[in-house]
Amino acid sequence: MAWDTEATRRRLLDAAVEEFAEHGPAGARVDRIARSAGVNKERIYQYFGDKEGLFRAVLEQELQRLAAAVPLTQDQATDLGEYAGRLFDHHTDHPHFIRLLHWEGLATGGEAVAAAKRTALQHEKVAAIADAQKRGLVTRAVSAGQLLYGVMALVDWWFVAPHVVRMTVGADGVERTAQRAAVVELARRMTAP
Amino acid sequence: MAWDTEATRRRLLDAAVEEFAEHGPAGARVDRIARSAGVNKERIYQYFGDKEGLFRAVLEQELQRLAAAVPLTQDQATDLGEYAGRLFDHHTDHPHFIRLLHWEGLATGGEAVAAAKRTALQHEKVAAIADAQKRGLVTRAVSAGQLLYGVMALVDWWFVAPHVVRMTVGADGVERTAQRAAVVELARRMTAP
DNA sequence: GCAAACTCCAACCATGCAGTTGGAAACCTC
DNA sequence: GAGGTTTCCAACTGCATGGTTGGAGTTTGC
Repeated sequence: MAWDTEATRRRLLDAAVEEFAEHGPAGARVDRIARSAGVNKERIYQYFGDKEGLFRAVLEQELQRLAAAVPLTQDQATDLGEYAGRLFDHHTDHPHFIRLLHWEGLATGGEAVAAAKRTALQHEKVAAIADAQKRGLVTRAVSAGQLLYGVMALVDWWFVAPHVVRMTVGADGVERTAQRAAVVELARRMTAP
Repeated sequence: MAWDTEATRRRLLDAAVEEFAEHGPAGARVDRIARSAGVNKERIYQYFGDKEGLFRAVLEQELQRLAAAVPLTQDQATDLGEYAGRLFDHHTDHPHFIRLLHWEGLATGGEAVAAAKRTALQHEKVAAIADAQKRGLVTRAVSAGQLLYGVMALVDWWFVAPHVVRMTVGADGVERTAQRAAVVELARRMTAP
């Protein structure tokens, strides 16, 4: 049979995204990833070094996808409610990412994956918000960084603590569109000038 | 030597709180808990059934502590910024709880620990906020449940995604008092009538 | 003061798991 | 098309880990 190294690599990565998002770095099983990818697990070690290397590769890929899909330009920074909505939609459509992000936050004490790049990206967003503040379109009651924090917290927590959401808002309030509207509204109230 | 079964039980529980908060249900090691407690690990299985049972016991204890330490009465529900501050302070002083809570959220797909009791407790808080809404002291732009969600998200995320905070707000913005003030302010803006 | 019941431990057990190895099949080069 | 290189796999290794066992010390009930 012909070979397609890029395909096997991608199949491993796809399976790993699923597995790590579901079980986290500690709970994930290398055998399960290989089996679900239909590839021998030895390949993982050739391509990614070890389990942790695979996790890093997975996270890096998903970070890149998010950055591409949900930008925050200077213009967009004037309506952070809308940004919250876009973020919410992306997480709804690609539910793996925030879970991976929070596994990373809880599990790893050390350096974050691709820390420098991510920091730069965040700083760009903060700068965009700061500009909107300067233009008087966003509140100056708290710093731009804190505002970005607030929006992310509001959106992300929904996906990270679904059990608390269920117990607080109730099973019916769990409806996506209602929660999306609430998150957007809260973000707007938080950031209005 | 004399026996003190309650003490050994508590020592196990204390060690388990530490271990589970740090490593999560999957990453925690039973041997490590026993060793750190200075107790034979067989005791764990007598007292708590298995690893998962121990995790549930740990979480239940910490939930109870939080509920006792940070209540939300009808009077207190009129100033949700102040509630956010108290919550923040408790998490700062007892950093295990939110980590445990989020390990639970990420790891377990099934039923939450002590779900009925927790649901009832949350509903009480929601009712208190709804009352404050009725009195016109808190916004009615979103439901009481969503408001409580918003406050919790704002406070908790700080502890759950510290790496994102670092990359967003910067190492200096990470200072506790500054972040506390920002969280309180954001909660107030979010919930003001 | 003795027998039954309980607490505790050291050592053990079985299995699950990350990571390796040896070699077979496909590909590349000349 | 031979020789070397690369991709891939089945089978293996060794250790870490959750859970168990047999028995020794301690308490309780009578």
